[in-house]
Amino acid sequence: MSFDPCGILGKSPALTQLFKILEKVAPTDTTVLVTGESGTGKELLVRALHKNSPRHKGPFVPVNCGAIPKELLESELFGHEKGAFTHAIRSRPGCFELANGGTIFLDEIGELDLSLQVKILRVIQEKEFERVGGTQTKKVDVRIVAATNRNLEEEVKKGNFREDLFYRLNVIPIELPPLRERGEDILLLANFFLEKFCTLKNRPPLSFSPEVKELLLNYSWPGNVRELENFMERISILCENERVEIEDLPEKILKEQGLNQPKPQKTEAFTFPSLQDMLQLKMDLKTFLETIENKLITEALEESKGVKNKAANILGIKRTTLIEKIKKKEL
Amino acid sequence: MSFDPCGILGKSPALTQLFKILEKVAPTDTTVLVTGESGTGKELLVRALHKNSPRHKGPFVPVNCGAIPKELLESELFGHEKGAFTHAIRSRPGCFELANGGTIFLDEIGELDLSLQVKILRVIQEKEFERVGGTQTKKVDVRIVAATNRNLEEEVKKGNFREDLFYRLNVIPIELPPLRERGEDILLLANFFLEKFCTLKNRPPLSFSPEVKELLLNYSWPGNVRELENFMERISILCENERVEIEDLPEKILKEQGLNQPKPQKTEAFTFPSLQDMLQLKMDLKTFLETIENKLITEALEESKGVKNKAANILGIKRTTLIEKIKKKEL
DNA sequence: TGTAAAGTGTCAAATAGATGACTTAAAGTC
DNA sequence: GACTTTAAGTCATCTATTTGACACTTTACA
Repeated sequence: MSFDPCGILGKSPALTQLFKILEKVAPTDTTVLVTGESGTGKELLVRALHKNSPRHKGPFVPVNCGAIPKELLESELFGHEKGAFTHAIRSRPGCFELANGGTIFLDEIGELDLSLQVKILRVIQEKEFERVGGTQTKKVDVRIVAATNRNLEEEVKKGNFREDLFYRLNVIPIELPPLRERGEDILLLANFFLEKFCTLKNRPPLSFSPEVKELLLNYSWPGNVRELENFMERISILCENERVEIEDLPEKILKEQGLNQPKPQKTEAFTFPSLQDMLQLKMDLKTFLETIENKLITEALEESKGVKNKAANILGIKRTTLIEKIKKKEL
Repeated sequence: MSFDPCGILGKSPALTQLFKILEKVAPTDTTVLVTGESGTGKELLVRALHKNSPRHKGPFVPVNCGAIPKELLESELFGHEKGAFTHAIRSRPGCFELANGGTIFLDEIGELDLSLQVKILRVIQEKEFERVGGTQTKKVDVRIVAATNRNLEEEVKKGNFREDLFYRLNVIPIELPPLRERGEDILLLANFFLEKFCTLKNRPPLSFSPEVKELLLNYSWPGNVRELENFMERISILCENERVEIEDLPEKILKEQGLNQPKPQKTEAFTFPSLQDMLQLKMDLKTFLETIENKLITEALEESKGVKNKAANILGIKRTTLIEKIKKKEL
């Protein structure tokens, strides 16, 4: 009936809007150009497009044009015949052949150099190409979806990208907005990933404290969904409690908010007590350390308004241990 | 129960902090990215991580990606089939295959070129790869730990490092601080290495004069632990007496000492450390008290010129107790 | 150089401390 | 009101720490 996002992408208005377009585009064979910052999940989106298309039973072949050295890219895309170049000891089909009957996803298409752009253009227009070092013209039935995080229009102006190819690709432009513009999705995805990692690691699910939610929403997510996923995995390993608190967040998030340390009351640098201090007070080691411990416990209890559970957490000791200590010290 | 550093890494607060993270990370299969100046002992740290993981019985395979010529690296990592290239007279498994069931350590991962980055990414995501010149897809069960002394985030910005790979690797970032920021470790390691070399060379153990200790602490250690180890080896050969004096030190250390900072004389009244201080240092109660105890014991030993009997008196504890403490803390 | 005094290291028994399992009580939630 | 969540208290068990007793070495000095 409607478009199935195939795994979670988001529910923000921005995305629901997109899904409506995709729903209409999926059944066709039109080329689609997806733009969006890296990490926004362009590939996920395109996979969903493929799955919702009549070609869903055919192959889905992603090619990251930016990640493959230029010398190899042509052979990667179109394949090569034995002996076409030094290391070509045997013939090999390229991605276009592999994608026959399905969808090919040309990621980072802005990185293609001009000579390859012509060849792609030909595939789009004529559905045909030759392998590197080959003479036989091959025909394929492939849907082409491209993506880039560059501004292709500007590249066209600069002469780095063929105008005709741009227009061929850009039949349906889809702009995947960055995560920071999809407020509602941030918490949705955060919960989704966190739950995923917790299940994966066999630990009970975690929840976010209100302050943490606030911080997550305010962060700019330069790495978008990928960065979010990453942070959640980290938290699933490092967070010790059931609830994620501010201190469990990566520094990067805190730094951006300008809240490095919550309470910067004290201006002077802290120095550990010295032997002189101890002797001045005429205490022995045990008494001295106990006094310090008492003070810290008392402060922690104040901080937690008497809730021993929390106080124990602050101090990084077990609740029962704290209770024993209080009992012994008669605090 | 806790993380075993497997050989000496250090005891400074900075490191104890790290060990806590490692303790949580070791049991998992998450990828870890270690950053730190060269010579800080990244490999040692990763070995310890491996030893403390459930994979400790499996192989540990370190690969220095920066030290292997680019042409050979792919074959080194993934192996090759007979005839894959000129000198491939026989098939050979790569490091990933060798590391199956264990941990692979990709040192200097920042040096990888983009085409290999894709392949590593695939191993991380899909746990599979092909040998060079091979068609068969191989599956491996490997934990991946990477290290670099470059700033990968910057390399990503510059386009030299794939963003997606960065996020995959950087799930748990571990920053190994340079030696100069780990004051307490300097003497600990110096003693450790010196003793090692003396034993190796069958000579009685050496000790440091107080002035030498001072100099060692003030030196900036640009070559970190590796440099320290070198110096100690040199001393173990060149020093003629039982005690290392200033003249036995390499000139390099002496020359640098123009930048001595005078010891800040403490004039203020003593106040007990507060909970804030503790939290600022991200320590738990136990660690915090232990750190203070360490400091006091060290100072008492200085005060008594190393005579444990007296030091115990100063501290108001039994001599035997002091000895046990020293043993446990390896002070 | 012989001897008392001071210092060291080890070990096993005694003591203290930490923690998980279990129970109960109170506070929210639907 | 039934159910869930959160906190608190107790206790048996396990671990860590302390310490006295013993044996040995070094130092001081008569």
